[in-house]
Amino acid sequence: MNKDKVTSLHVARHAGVSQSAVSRVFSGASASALTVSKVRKAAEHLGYRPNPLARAMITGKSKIIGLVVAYLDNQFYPLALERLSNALKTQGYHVLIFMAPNDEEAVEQVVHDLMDYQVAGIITASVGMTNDLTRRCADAGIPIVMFNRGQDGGGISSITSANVAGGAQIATFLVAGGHKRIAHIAGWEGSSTGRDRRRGFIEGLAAYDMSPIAIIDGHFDQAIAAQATRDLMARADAPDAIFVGNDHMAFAVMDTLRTELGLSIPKDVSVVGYDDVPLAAWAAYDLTTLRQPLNRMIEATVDTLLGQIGDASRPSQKIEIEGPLILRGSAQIPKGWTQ
Amino acid sequence: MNKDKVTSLHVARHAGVSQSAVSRVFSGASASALTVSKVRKAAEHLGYRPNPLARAMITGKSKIIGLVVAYLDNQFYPLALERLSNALKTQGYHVLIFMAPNDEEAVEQVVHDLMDYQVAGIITASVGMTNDLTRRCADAGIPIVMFNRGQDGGGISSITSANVAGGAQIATFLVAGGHKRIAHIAGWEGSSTGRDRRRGFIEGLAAYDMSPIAIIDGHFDQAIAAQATRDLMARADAPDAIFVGNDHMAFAVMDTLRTELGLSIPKDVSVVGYDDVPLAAWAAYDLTTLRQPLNRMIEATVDTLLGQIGDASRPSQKIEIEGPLILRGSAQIPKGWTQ
DNA sequence: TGAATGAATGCACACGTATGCAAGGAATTG
DNA sequence: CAATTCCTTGCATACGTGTGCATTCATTCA
Repeated sequence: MNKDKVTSLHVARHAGVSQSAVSRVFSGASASALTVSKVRKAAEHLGYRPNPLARAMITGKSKIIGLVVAYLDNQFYPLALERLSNALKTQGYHVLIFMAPNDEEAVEQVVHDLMDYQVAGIITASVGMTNDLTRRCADAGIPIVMFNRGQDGGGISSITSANVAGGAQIATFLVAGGHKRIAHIAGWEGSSTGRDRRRGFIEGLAAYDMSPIAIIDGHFDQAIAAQATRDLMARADAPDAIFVGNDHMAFAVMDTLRTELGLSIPKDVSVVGYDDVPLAAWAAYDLTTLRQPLNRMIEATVDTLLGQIGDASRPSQKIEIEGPLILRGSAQIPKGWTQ
Repeated sequence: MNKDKVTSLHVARHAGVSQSAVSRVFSGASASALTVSKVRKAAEHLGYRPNPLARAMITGKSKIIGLVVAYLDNQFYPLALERLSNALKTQGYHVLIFMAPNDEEAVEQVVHDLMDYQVAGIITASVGMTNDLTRRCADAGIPIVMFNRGQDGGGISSITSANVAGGAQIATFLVAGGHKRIAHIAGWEGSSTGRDRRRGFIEGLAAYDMSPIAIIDGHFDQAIAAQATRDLMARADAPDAIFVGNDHMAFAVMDTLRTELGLSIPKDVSVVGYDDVPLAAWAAYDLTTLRQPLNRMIEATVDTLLGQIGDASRPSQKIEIEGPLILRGSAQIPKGWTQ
């Protein structure tokens, strides 16, 4: 316990320079080659490591990125977290993680906590922000990037996949597959992703003079999606295809169809999901789904955030990244379908 | 941007007291009722929030817990992370998360980063620690708790399930199920959990004068487990039961058996996993598995860590929590089997 | 060669809080 | 009533770093 903190002052004495010199060497400011080498040598010898807390206290910005995430049972998010953490680590940032239910008050509480830590930036994953909260972060000079969730009001950056186009793409695919009674178990109505996919899907069907026989809000929840499946299949005009708002719900839909209702996929019903999480490729599900290009989304998120951290005047941007439809075995593949 | 930081000094002036008085009110030290009320009122009015960085700088301990985790694709860990985060939040702690591959150098790097942040404690999830590193954290007064991983050397706390007993329990179950050729795709040999489950399993079989026809190290990796499955089933004496070292690998094993090899579970082969992640209960897998009681493990982890943070002299403890075998459809259930 | 320029460096202070110390006042005790 | 104890409170300082300012010194240019 006696081998206590070694500070920049210790290094300075050992190297025969001033404390400011040490500071300059480690914060990248200019210093003569001689000073740099003396300081580095002394630091190495003493095992000195700069104190990030003291540094944050002075500069007002820590090398911490706050990550607010709502769901962790949906495989998409742990994966995103892992990639984000790794990408940020290469830039010298660390991740302070907060779980937040999707209600205003909780999010506000969380963001306040983050501001207390003087985080350099905030990433929200599938979490809504109030405009009031957004403004306060801007006032505090803390950039925010919304991951996988858009926001109508301007002034806040967001990275999503091209959800409207994706929904339309799936509609085209299902129509081409010869399906006549198409239903949609949608993502949460309160989220932009859920709304956009739904809208794109409806528009896509409309291009063929069709419309969904039913749309049920699945709230991104497996139990609700399972019940929606039962309700749908109990109808006289039971659907021959279901587009489910994300993979996570789609798995529950497939389980319900096969095990509980004894139906065959895709012979009786085609199922299409959204996300392409790794589990979708596992043989047990083999789910046809629209891929959200996670790597590129992460890359764009990190680029956008670090850009705004480096240059506070940079305008916010809304980036949409297109993803391909991944053909697997859970939906009829139209004859001659290419792409 | 002008509505800048409001500090304890501002509050002090507004309340007509000294800065130390404000500090005492917010750090729980003694103060008169009158002072407390004046300070709280002024703080409320100004929107004051104590700066945790400055506080950490003074006290040498931040309200941050470092979490080091190796895998996030295995559903067990996101879940653990979520529960940990929530449990710690109720105690005023936050989680700084680090991904670390399971090699010594990377872990050492990560722990150094954590020490720089003066974290109050460290939780490692399925990550090994060298004894040297453990000692250095102890020197720095940072308690560590290993979650789901044990360590031979003394002096470090660990929370695991009763892996030896669990392995034995599964052995008994499979023998009672009438299986004659039992194989084991084990967890990583380099981890205590992998080794303990394997040892318990071997001992459990030995009690019936049996032994596994094969043991293959699956390294907690799905691709390796899938290949192990192919190798096992290609043998002349192909197994009629496989105990897989965790659920994550078991899913890959089941997919390989059913889809690739066209076998029926449990008719042709029984499969038993370990963990009982939510996915194990999904109809597509319906996996018989030994449950690791996550909630109790989390609770014990938090209790142990906070205990050591509060009282540095508290001795380290190794806690093992027993879990039940969860009977589902992936393995033959012995006639009359109760429990 | 003398003046001007630029880089390098040390000094001092600031960031926002916790805490030891001394002083004051209230409460208790004989 | 005097002495003692205890609780409050303000003052001053410390935590470890970044940075504006002034100074020094080497370098360049006319």
